[in-house]
This record gives sequence, structure tokens and C-alpha cells, in this order.
Amino acid sequence: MFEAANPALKSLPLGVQQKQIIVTCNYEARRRGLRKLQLIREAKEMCPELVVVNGENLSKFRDASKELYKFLESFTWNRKVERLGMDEVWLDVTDIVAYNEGMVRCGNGNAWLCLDRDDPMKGFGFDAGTIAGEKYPKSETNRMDVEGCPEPELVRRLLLASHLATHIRHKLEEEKGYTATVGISTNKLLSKLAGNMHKPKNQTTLMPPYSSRDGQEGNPQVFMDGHAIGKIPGIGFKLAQKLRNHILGVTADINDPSLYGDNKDPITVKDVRTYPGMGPQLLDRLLGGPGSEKRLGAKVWGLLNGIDDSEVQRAKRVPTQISIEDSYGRLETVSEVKKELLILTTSLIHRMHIDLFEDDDDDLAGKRKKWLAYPKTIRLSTRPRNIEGSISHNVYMSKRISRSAPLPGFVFSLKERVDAIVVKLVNETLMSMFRRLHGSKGWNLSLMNVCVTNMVETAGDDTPGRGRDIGRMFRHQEEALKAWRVEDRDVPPETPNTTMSMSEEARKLGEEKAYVAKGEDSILKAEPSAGGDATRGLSSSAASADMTEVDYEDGGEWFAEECDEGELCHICGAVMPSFAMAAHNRFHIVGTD
DNA sequence: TGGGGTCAG
DNA sequence: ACTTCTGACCCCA
Repeated sequence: MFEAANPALKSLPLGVQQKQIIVTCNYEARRRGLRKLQLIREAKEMCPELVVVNGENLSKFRDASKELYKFLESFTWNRKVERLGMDEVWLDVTDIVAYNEGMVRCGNGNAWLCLDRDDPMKGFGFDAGTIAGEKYPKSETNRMDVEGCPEPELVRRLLLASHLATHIRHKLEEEKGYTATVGISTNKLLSKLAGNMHKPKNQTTLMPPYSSRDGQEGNPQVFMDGHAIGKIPGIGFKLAQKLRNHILGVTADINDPSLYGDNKDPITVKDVRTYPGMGPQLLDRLLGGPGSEKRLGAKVWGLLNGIDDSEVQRAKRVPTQISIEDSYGRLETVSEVKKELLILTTSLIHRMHIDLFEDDDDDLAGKRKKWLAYPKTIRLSTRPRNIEGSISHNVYMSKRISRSAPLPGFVFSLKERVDAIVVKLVNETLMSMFRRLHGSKGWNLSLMNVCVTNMVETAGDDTPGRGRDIGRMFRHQEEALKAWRVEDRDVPPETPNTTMSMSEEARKLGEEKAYVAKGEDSILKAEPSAGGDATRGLSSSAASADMTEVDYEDGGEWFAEECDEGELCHICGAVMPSFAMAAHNRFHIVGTD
């Protein structure tokens, strides 16, 4: 992002600072030995010419992330574009690939990939005899013998997805100035891991065969097996530790996290997968216990085998929570706390206006402002500083504690000044929550976080199932898939699909982005899941959105236009004129029966 | 629903 | 000195 704004930075080592730490840095800085989350002092020592920019305010990153995401969404037909953090994205391009797959003779010559079902001229030409970009495993030749290989349909789909990925990467660089790295495969897990290869600005297609035959593992298994166990998305620090302990046997050293840096993890996916007795049941025993996820063993076993059934999610209209936090060297008095709460709360109210309060351009009368969602709950979290020498050492470390309360309706006021709202919220709500967390003395905090959550969405035109183009989309997809159904009769249901996902790091620096193209290939799967999803989307949005739509929309607008003082609904937190409250309450009573 | 844990970037 | 500033999802009572 910084590089895109100022290309001269690309050749300089650049780091983004939060407090005393370089939270991320560009490739030039990494080339010189810098790493993420390194102390400023060490970084400067290692690289005196390091250019440092302040990254404590994330607004610019949020804006760039949203812009990037919107750009990528414009390429999709199904709007399945899922963000992971601010700089990674998955695209499910199954439908685009399926549509084009029927019209392209892969394996020879020039072909056309159509990007718009309504305009055959919109698209790009490509060489249907090659996979675009890098492949896993590497191979000598780029020419494809599509018909001669064991999984020709899958090869065709991944080939199309690879060219689509290249096209999108080029457009992204031309039009937005962001480079990206992409992985292309049949699910989110595999495409994400493939996207880690060939950084900073290439792409990797995980090549067929995907199934094992005559004792040979498929490529996804070989690919997964080579990864350190802790590198698998979904297997974090705790799970990896438990798995290592079981494989290696429990010794004191094994519990030292410093032994397992990036490349030092001695335990691979293959070590775990092939351990005697390994399977979902043993994994459940190893990883389960109070508090752990249901069916965790089955899920992890799937990951070890390259299996991931999770769908690429469409972006939600509003976040599920918004929080602001800061860390402190010392925070020991009530007045210090109050001062910091005022600062945090001011940022939080601003964030609410940015993320929850947008133009309603669907209104016939023109643009109006309205709340997209009302958070019902406010939460205050703190992190008490480690008490020196107290408690054994490893057990009571830097955990957060929190208290929550209903969010008062006055924060939605559009008339009152933000600073007045902030003062009221801190004095009337947050300070008493703080007292519930800590007494008036005897604490020292290293962090405070203020969060609003429990969003109640107002109705919007983005609600799945509402858009006029949704029905049309599915009809189109049906047609595009007809040919496939016939041809795929004898293909087992496990046959993969074609999907694409992308990730970018514009967020941090524009150092690179990765996008990952994921290919779905199971048509038999696509049919029921498309039908099921469509039905679910329609019914659930009708049920939940209709309930709140009239209330909140009207309440918000009346308040915005006519009211100086709103009255708070204690059920949902909406604010509206007093005369509306009786009808509003009736609505709740009827609606919640 | 409140409080906490894990995972991710 | 497992740190920064988040956000998503899961579990239990």
C-alpha cells in the first residue's frame, strides 16, 4: 500500500511500526534479514537505512483492503469472495471455469476465456496448451497433454483457473498498483498453501493427479505431507504443540516454543498422518478435552489429508464486532484509565460511523444516511500486567478479562456531538464496567480494549436472496453446468471443483499480495450444494431481515431527520421518537412469539 | 448472553 | 520481551 502510493519505496527497506515493534516489512527489508514482529532497536541495528512508517492507525489499511476486495469481487459471478485478515482473499471461480470449460478445447492453441455471460466479447485470449504460472510439482515442460492424463477434466479446470488468475493479477497490478501471489486448487486449504509459494508476484497451481492410484499418492497428499505441522491453517500453536508432544514423547524441551521457529519444526504433516493408529479417533483423544471443538479430530484429519469442505463465504455487509485497543507501559490509576477510555471510545464511535453508517442509495428520494446495524452490546477488556515472580511462569500469562453491558441507545444519535456521546458513554457505562473488572486500586494494566458487538442488522439490498440478479445467476449456472452433468455421470462425487482465491498484502505494505485460485471440480457436489445454499439464503434472510427491517429503518430515519432526543428500546437498542415506541414494542412482542 | 479460548494476519 | 491491533468462530455455564 505504501509502495503503491510511493513507488520509490519499493527499492528501499520499509517497516511498519506499532509501538516498539516492526509489525511487518517489505521484501527489500526481509532480504536484509528483518522479520515480522521484530523490535525497532534490533531492526535498526540490522538495517540502519530502514525506512519506518507508523502503522498504529489502521484506517488507511482498512480502506485499501476494502478497495482491493471490491476490485476482486468485480471479477466473480457468484460474489464468493472471502477475506482473511486485511490482505488475503479467496475467490470461488467454479462457475466462471465451468462456463468456459464447455467452450474451450484445452491442450492446443489459442482460446478465449469469457468473463461476462452477457457479453461474449468481454474476456481475454490465452494459450490453452499451457498452465499459466508455476506448478506444483515442478515439471520440465509447460505443454499439457490434457487427454492423456488420468484426470483430464480437472486439468482443464485448473488450466482455465490458472489463466484467470494471471489475468486478474495483471489487472490488479495495472489498475491498482498491487502485486499479488496466488495459489490455485480445489479448496481453501490447498489454494492457501499453494499461495505461499513463488512470492512475491507469481502463482502456483496444484496439479493433478489429485487421487492416489497404483500406490502413488496424489499431489495434494504429497504437497501436504511436506509441510511442518504448525504451518497448516487451522492448526495453531496449541494444536501443533499437542501433536508434537505425542509424536516425540513429552520432554521438557519440547514445550519450549522457541525451539519451533519458522523452519525448525521437526514434525511434518507426514509424521503425524502416518503415526501408528493415527486417525480421527486418536486425534480426538489427543486434541479433545473440555472446551475443544466438536469433531475436531475429523476436521484435523481432513486437513492432514488435504481435505477442506468449507465454502468460500460471501462478504458480510457489516462486521460482527468492532473494537479498538491500545497497549500501555503503565496504567495504574483511575484517572489514567478514564483518560485512555475517552480516547479509545472516540475512535470506536468514529469506526461505528464508518463501518455501520452508510449511504442508502436505494432510496427513491435520493441519498439518505442510515445505520446498517445496531450493536446491542459493549464490552470492555483489559489485560493485567504479569506480576513479576508470581505464579509458576507459564500458566498465568497475559490473558484478557472482560465485562459487557447493553450499549446505550444514545450512541446512535446523529444530532449530539461525538465528544458529548463519548463522555456520556465513558462516565455512565464504561467506568462502571471497569469497576466490575478491577477495584479502585492494586492493578496495573498493559492493555485496554473497547468493543461493540451483537449486531442487529437493518434490512439492506445486499441481503442474500434479495438481489434481483440472484435468480438469474443460478439459472445461468444451471445452463452452464448441463453439459457437465452428462459427461460426469461416472465421475465419483469426490471429483474436485474449480475455485479461486486471492490474498494480498497491500494491507501491510503493498509488498506483495497473494491471491489464491481455487478450483472446484465436483459437479455432482455443485448441484445439491448450490440448491441448498440458495434455499437457505432465501429463507433465513426473509425470516430474520423482515423482522427488523421496518423498525430499524424507520427508527433510524425518523431519528436522523426529526428528533433531537431519541428514546431507547431496551430490547434491541434502537433509538426512535417517543411516539414510535409503543408500536415498536408491539413489534417485538408479536415478532418474538 | 456473558466470559473465555484458539486461530489467523 | 510471545510482542501489535485487531476479527472470526468456538465452547461452557
